Amino acid sequence: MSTFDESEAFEAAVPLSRRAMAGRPAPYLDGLNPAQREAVEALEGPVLMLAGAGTGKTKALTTRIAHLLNTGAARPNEILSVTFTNKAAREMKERVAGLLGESVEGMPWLGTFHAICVKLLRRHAELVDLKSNFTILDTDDQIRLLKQLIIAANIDEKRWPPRLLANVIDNWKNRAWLPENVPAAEAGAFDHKGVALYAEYQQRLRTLNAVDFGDLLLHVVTIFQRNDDVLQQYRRWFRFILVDEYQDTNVAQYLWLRLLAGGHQNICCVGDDDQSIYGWRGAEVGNILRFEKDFPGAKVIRLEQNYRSTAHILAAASGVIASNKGRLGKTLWTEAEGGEKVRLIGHWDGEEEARWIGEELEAMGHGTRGLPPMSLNDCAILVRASHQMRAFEDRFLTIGLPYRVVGGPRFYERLEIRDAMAYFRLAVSPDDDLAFERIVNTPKRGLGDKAQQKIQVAARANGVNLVDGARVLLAAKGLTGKGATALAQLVAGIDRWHVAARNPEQSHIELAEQILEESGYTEHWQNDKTPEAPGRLENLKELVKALENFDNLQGFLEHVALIMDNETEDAEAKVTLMTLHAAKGLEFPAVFLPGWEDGLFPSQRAMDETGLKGLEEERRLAYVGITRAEALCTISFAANRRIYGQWQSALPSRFIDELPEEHVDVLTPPGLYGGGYGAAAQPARSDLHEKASRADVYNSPGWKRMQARGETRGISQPRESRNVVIDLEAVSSFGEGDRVFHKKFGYGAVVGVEGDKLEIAFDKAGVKKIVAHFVVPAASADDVPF
DNA sequence: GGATAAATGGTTTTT
DNA sequence: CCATTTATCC
Repeated sequence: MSTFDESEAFEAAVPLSRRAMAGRPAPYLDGLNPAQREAVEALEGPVLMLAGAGTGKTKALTTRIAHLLNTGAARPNEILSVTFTNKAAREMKERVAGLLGESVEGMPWLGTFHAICVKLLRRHAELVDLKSNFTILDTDDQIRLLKQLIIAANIDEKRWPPRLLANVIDNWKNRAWLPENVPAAEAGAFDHKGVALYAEYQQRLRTLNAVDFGDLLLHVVTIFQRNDDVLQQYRRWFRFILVDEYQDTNVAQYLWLRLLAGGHQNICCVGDDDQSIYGWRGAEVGNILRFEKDFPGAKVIRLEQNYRSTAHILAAASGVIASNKGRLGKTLWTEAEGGEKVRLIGHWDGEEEARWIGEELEAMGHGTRGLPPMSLNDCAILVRASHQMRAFEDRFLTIGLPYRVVGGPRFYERLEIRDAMAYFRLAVSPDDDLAFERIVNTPKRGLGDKAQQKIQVAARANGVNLVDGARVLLAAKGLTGKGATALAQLVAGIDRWHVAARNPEQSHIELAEQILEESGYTEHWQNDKTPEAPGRLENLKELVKALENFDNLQGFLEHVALIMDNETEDAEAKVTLMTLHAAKGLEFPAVFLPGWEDGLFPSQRAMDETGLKGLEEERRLAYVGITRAEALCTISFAANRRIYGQWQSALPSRFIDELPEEHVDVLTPPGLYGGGYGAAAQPARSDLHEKASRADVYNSPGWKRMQARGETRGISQPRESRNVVIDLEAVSSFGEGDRVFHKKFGYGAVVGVEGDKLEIAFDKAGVKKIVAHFVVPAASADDVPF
């Protein structure tokens, strides 16, 4: 489904007289530094703005737009301005409006690559054999489609999972390769069947009148390449092009931009090669590195004055990133003086790390380290991988520290929302076969694989959509009993909803409620006893509420992206927990960077898969992390960490060695005080400094010693060995009458033994047969602390 | 077809 | 360890 903003009509040009605006005063220029000003005023020709972290990149970009408009060089509809996220696009719109007052209306061509491509593609769909009302499939639809193809091709979907094929195809699309253009070197992909499946997939999409995210770019590039008249039209139309986050563009986006800028070359790209962290998703740092070759005579402007961070933070970040090769090179500087050094601290294990950060956060409210008191809203914890968040959530829940998680599953990706949306899609367009497949047996209607196959056959034989296929099947009495009744009811429902959806008198909100009610979908979750069910019902209500902002279902479906932006701004101050990737572009007064251990960060997998390239991207991630901090940056690592239930020890991240010592304040691990709860709770500040001054604490010998100590003290042993003992006893010693504990069913008594299977009467969950090793003697379970 | 037990596998994420 | 998928039994 479409997940972004298609609101402004193509023709929504704002009729503004160029001359009327020319010669207006430009007060907005006053607040710029010389480099920013140069970037704003160099309106003609190619410009590359190399904007380091916190150097006022968005300010320069938006001022440039304002300047284009204010001088009369361009009208709002003549500026093509692309971003990667809806959030960035929205922010730019707001800031341009702010600069120019209320006098300029929205810019129709300021948006994400994808949103802009949707508009273009709707206009020229027929040039790539599509109808202009094509559907946009999201990853989930895409994978289900690929799964069908894989099964049809008789490929073992265990060994060759659809998700992998989706990745392969996405990668090819990111490189702008059509099936016939995939290079021979890639022929081995997906068991040598990748290219053929890709071709088949594209064909299938065409039949469905659908596109995936990659197609949006790819189709438009194809249209431009094959229809020069169309390309020329847009070259005339978009007289000025601006690109944000240029380091994140992939090949398809790069081609798209080059085609459009090919005539006038009025293209201004803003980016920071040091913040390229999406290589694994197809982004090519090379695009920014070779800008000057692509656009000869390009003006390269460096924004290097940083307005965000203290000198220490900046120096630490620069020290780390300096190890990367092939940079365009920038030297960030700041007028700010003083400030706290970057703090570095090691911990025994991940739990202690979480405990320590929790205590620091609590202390933050009273003002620490010469800094004014901070609100939790000013603090963020940035992790490499989302699973690292759990330790913090656990800890914060027990001490009652409010936190918010950014990222996580998006609203519109949730199961219940996608189901509900599928119903809405069918109401709007009964041709939407993928939506039909999704909901035909959700809630359960007794229409299993066999029944669904019959529907497919009937539809294909008659060349109609699945809803009509179902109709034919029913008329031919090809289905009997309960299934037939249920299917007839569903088809009748879809017909009814479709009529209602086309009736302008019908309230779409009531219709949505009616659909969820009549389809039995609401009831399905009401009857569900799993703990998630109430939340899902809540989400469905939220979904219906979101409809209020739209005129009809159709409009809503095209705007789904807007729902995902419902970041509820609540009054309570909370610390933010997110991944480093999600943090790009944000800033916080205080930032914690936990988990700096080799293998975790830099991630082992990144290094295994792409070697040095991967390591450098990880290093850029470290750079992004440090530069998010304004006043206080705290890096930490743990010597031991429980990963997948196993205790593992790790060495501090190699990035830690790259931090320039003179900008780092090494805090002694609380464990060295004798450990224990609360050792860090009342840390005497002077004491910390005293220990910190022992230089060897942070150089490798120091860490080695600390680790050695960790081993002799056996920090991780008690828990580990206890678990092993439990398991061994569990297998051998059960008999009738024993009290046992199962992690899912709780306590119970053994009532029978058959080999390694036990029959257990659980206190709460009834009688079950369980393999012995899933169960633990109740007495041992009681022993486990906490 | 559906509930439930067992096995599996496990970065980063936008559109 | 834990969430999700797969296999099995009714």
